Amino acid sequence: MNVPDHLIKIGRFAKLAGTNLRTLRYYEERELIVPTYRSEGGFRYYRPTDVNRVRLVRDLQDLGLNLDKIRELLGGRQATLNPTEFLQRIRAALAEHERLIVAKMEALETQRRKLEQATAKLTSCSKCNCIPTVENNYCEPCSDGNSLPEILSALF
Amino acid sequence: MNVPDHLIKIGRFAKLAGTNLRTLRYYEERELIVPTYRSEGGFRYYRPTDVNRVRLVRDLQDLGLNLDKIRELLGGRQATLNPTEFLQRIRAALAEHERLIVAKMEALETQRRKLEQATAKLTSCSKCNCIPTVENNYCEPCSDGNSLPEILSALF
DNA sequence: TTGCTCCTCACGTCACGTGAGGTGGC
DNA sequence: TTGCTCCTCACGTCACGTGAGGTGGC
Repeated sequence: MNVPDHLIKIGRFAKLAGTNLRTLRYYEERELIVPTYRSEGGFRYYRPTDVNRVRLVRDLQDLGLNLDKIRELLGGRQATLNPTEFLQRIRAALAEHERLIVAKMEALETQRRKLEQATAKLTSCSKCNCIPTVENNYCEPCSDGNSLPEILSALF
Repeated sequence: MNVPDHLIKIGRFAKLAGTNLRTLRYYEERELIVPTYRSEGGFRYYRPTDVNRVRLVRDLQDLGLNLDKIRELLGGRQATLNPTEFLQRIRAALAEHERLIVAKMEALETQRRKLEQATAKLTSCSKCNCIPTVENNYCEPCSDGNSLPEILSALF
């Protein structure tokens, strides 16, 4: 009755955010995402726009940050700062996020190149009689005299 | 004395692979990377080239796979398969790895675009008197009438 | 022989997963 | 009132972290 009607319950919120109830409750425990309102009966109510905060947390987790680091980066919601300091903090968070993304993309690009080398080499393997076993040291080095591409060395 | 001298102990191996002893022992327990040789005293000895296998496992973990899935993908080392089936299995692993990388890169690209939108919007925020608090619904929507870029909505 | 590396338990931790048993809300 | 959603414990799990106490190897 006195629940602001733009707020939604945890089930619907979780679905919108692409997560589940347990994770949202854990984020609350860790003070990352706190429901806007709690009913008499203890029900959590969220602002729909806060799905963006949930997704940001997940994205930062996927970039390798733990929840302590993430809370540190996002900062408390109620800024006790003046506008200049506040904007400064936001900019710092955005810059750190971008740094992580760029580093990750470079790492993925390197992996993709190694995959290509492995795929190329496999073509010549299909014309070869050898099959990697412990007896031939898993084809390392290859009978052509060169060492294997790194990913093949891992898979053979 | 009877340890093949190209093999190295776990400490040096861990350093080469960029990991630590505990992780390598755990990988062994989960049958992902098994030392080539064990001494009388129980010391583990590894082939230096197996660092590639460790790195591949880590890369796949970072792509979101758990260790069961990774072992499934890599397959046992001693192929009981014929050469054709063996090459087929390797190709499947490479294809799955590539699929994961491409999907991740697209996700990162999307994040990077959202970051740019947030950064652009912040420029106009620095000329604005508002500071997001619960009273103004954390600037959502902005006083210009539009909703905030997603990442700002998460940070405000 | 000394010092450093390595060994095996075994308990702790982070980020949840998964019920059990009970109650709120339209 | 019924059915569905939500609640709080609380124990389990995955992938390690971190000692304790002891031994191997050049």
